[in-house]
Amino acid sequence: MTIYDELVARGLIAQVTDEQEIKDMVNNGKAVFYIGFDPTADSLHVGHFMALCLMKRLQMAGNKPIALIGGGTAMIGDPSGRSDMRQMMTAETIAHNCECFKKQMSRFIDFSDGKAMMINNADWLLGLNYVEVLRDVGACFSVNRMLTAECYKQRMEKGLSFLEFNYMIMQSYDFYHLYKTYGCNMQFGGDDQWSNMLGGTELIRRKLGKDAYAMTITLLLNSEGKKMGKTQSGAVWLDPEKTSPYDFYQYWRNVADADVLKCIRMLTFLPLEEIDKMDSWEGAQLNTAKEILAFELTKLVHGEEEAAKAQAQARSLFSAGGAADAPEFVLTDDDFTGGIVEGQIDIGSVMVKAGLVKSKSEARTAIQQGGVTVDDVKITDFKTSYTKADLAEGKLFRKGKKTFVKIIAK
RNA sequence: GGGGGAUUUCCCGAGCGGCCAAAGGGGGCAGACUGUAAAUCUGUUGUCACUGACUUCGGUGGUCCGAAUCCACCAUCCCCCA
Repeated sequence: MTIYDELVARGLIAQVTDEQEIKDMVNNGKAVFYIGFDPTADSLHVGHFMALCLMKRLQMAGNKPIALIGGGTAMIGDPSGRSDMRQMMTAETIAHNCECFKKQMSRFIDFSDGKAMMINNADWLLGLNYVEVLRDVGACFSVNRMLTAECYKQRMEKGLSFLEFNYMIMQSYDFYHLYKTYGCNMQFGGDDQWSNMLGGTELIRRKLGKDAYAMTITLLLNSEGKKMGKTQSGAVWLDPEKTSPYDFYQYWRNVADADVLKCIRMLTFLPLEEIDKMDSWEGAQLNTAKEILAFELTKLVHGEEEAAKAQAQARSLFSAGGAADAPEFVLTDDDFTGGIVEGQIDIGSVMVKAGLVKSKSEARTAIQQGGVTVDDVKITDFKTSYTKADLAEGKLFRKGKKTFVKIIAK
């Protein structure tokens, strides 16, 4: 099976500019392709992960990937953006994020011996001269055309600033630049990037009279049509400091039945024949598929050892007892002072400190509703307190069915 | 530049000067049922030393015994005209 056919079979391809041509390039290792990543945080997340997997697949098939860090495009970004956008704007933060990205990417992509490149569009975008750019590429864009693009259409109702409007031009300029400088002939990206990517291919055609190609990756949506990789507490990060391997494992272990096979197909490197066999699984059997999904992804992101550890933890916690494998949280002497009763810590504080709940009120509610157990004993009194000696051996605190922490006083 | 409208708790969205920690929905959390799934039902969802207290309704001042509700100014956003 050719690489292109495999991508199709895995459901990874959303749109392509010229299927025949792309098939030929990709299958024969002739593609020099780029994917852009705006450094909006100090870690990649699941959304990036799909793109990285695609890069890896294509690299293994002999194509040359360029990872483009959007240090320049991040500066433009979305003006109505989140508060964390703003702090990304400093050069130090961007440099820091780039380093983080590169480190994480190196786990997946082989950057040695020029087999892949990583570059930053800040290198050429930041020095651009406004009038020169306008004269150089501005003439190649039709505002009328741009306004009909899907990505803008959606924003026409809410309002679109001129800054945002220019994002497409910047991204197109990137492609144009990479084509000229590195012979980059193809761009990949999320399906929401389609119109921006087309902008690039058109710019190249107009300026250079050459053909370049674009292909988008299917967005990973769950059965409810929402983007996957998001939890109420934020994104699922690839950085173990931000999302622990255990939490990462659990995220995938808990996907809905309807989404398991799709995820396995799109995200793992398991052979398609093996995945096809799982197609007939149903009911509780899907739990096995979920374990496979969770294990494989954790292995890809955090390594086999961490994956095995996370799996063992999860299994023992969800079967019986298993306190030994719970994530640990250590209380120090300070935590036992200044409380309501000196030398003791109340259960609400323990839960807040360990991150089981966001506030003591939440802890109170959980306890009142019978959702908290300590060493398998249901807690009914919010005033329950512990001394250091009580916790010296460690106790397993559990909120609800899925959240466990072993608290130890040291 | 002129005119009009908006800004409410995680999100959407009600809200008469006192009965407003603020309707309703979504989401979240917990319980029941289960397969660490979905659907469904129930409870809960500002904080805290919790039958009470404290801090919230874009910002700052003001009127009033009392303001999310009234007034002034500022900020941001949307719409119409230019």
